[in-house]
Amino acid sequence: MKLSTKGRYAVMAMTDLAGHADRRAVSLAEIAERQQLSVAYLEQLFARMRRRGLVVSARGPGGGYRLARPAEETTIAEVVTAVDEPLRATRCGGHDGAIGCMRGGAKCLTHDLWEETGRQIQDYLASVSLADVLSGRLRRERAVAA
Amino acid sequence: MKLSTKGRYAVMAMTDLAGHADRRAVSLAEIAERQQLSVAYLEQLFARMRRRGLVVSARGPGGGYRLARPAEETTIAEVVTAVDEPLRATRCGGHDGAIGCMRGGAKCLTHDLWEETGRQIQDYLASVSLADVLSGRLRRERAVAA
DNA sequence: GCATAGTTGACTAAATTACTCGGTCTTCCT
DNA sequence: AGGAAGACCGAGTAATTTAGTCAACTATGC
Repeated sequence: MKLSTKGRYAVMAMTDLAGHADRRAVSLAEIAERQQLSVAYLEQLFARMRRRGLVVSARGPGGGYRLARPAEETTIAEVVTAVDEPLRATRCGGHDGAIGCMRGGAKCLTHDLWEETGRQIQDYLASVSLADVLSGRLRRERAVAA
Repeated sequence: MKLSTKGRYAVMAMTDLAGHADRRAVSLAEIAERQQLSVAYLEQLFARMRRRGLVVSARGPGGGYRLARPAEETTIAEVVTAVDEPLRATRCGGHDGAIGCMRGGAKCLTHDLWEETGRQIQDYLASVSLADVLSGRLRRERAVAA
């Protein structure tokens, strides 16, 4: 799982979209204005998210984007992986039984560690929806409150 | 929390060190040979880890490095942050009450999300010791077994 | 048929990463 | 004493990645 500014921008934009989706489509120009991002860059991000089925688009005047699913059902993990596609945590080759980090017969000891770390991040981000971010209702809040 | 190959190499090297620390110091040349890394690069990494007090060094022939504390008490989080120092997850300025991602008065909605995500990774890596990695005893294993 | 707005793909500048090199200082061994 | 092993240090560089731009095209509504 990769965490770049690209992913962050995408989440910012999607959160903005979720917050202003009162039935009509939202243009990139609006989002760019509110979030202080360039329209050209947003185009890139939304192109990928559209392909992944996270948003739907409408062309022409009055067009723009809207969420494909309700904000409660779109997770941060989906948004991040949509724009940061190749989320390889290890460079060992990818799939489980693959060679790569092998050396002298034994699989490198740290392999499992990174794989598990990736899962950990993935799981957390998959547990947070756009609606959660919008309402500031994140996980830890509860645990920390005590 | 940043996860680069640098951090991974550091963990590989430290795990190697932990596994070959039978009382005598281990030279970088040995580690380089076993882990297929360059000595020059390892020097960089160990310099930082020494400053952080994770390892102690001995110069001269027969010299090398050894763990400052037992492998059970050295966490992956410590190793990673030692070599990847600036672990800013948000670019909002850092400390909590800071300005930066503020705009129009309201703090950016995603701020808390990234902060919490960073904590999540940090917590996990802090829960794993070198000894755990060495013995392949990672967290999830148990949970998944069921 | 013109303005709005998404769609595409190639391209570039800047930053970061990973890594090297040359040289120094210590310590041990003979 | 002096030579070799090995840590120590700082500057420097090559390659990758990231972030972001640009120009041209296509669809839609008025």
